Amino acid sequence: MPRPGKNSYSDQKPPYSYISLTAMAIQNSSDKMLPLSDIYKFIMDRFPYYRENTQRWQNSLRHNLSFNDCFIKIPRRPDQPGKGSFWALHPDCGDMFENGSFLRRRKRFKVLRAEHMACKTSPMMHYFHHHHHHHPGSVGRLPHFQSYGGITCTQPGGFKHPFAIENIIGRDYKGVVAGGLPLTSVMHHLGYPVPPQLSSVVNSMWPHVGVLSESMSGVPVPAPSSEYAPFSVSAKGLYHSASGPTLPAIPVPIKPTPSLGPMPGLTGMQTGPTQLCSAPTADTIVTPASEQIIEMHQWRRCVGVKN
DNA sequence: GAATGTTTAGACTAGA
DNA sequence: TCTAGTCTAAACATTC
Repeated sequence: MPRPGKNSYSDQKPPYSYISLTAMAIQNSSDKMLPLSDIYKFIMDRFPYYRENTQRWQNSLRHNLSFNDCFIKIPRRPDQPGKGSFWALHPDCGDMFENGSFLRRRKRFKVLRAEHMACKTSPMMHYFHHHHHHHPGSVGRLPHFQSYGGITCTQPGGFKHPFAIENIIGRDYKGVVAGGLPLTSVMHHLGYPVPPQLSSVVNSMWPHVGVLSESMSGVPVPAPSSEYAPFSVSAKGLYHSASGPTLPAIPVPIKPTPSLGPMPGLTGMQTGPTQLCSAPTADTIVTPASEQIIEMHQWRRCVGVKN
């Protein structure tokens, strides 16, 4: 099997399903979300095979985006005019692939219907729903993100998103919250101000990630190393170097914790609907950051701020 | 009108 | 063989 280097596939059909290709494109983007046109572009740039018969595969790709719950549609903000929505990976879609095969998943990713409305609309709100189910007493105080080596926690289970850069390029990739979305990017996308103290922390801890642009944060950001340039993802990470050039390296994902159970440090949480509408305060901004994002998100919803 | 998004249907294929 | 995942095609609705 050929290596998926930048131009290595020539006209061969790549050994990846449309789901894989789409996930790669999304995961490879700085914001972990892409409009449809950019997903097309990513695939055509990387795989010459898809420069032909565009109607056919693009139709299939759109079908996959709509049909598969592992993809989340994120509406554009009013100040981001353009056609179509952004597409991101569902936070919980990590356990899809098996044995390194991108052609076939072990099982189709499905979200519970009760969650579906929320998570298809917003991965952030999905987290609220998801974790609220697991922590009925935690209304208002949002859960720790256990997934994806999030900024708020490290996790014993070690689940990593199969398309996370961490998996793809085999290096630590932190500063990421729900669905592999970079914390600060999500905040930026949702229209929240990115606190300089948070952005500087993220950028100092994970400069190679390059998720936070200077324009977003006001804080100078080192340019990402060329080693992390977009296509090095596929070239470096899709195949094990140790096991030879034939085996994709990403998957064999570690299963996400099925039931998160009580989280240490979640005692004494405030409950009740009033907490949902409490505005974020300045002193909360540097506490577990992903929680604060969602709290802000909820607060914005409560006060009628539309995204 | 073109791009985007949703839905349905049928064929094919790999794994159980 | 059966089941489930994937691919392809098509029709239609929505949005820009």
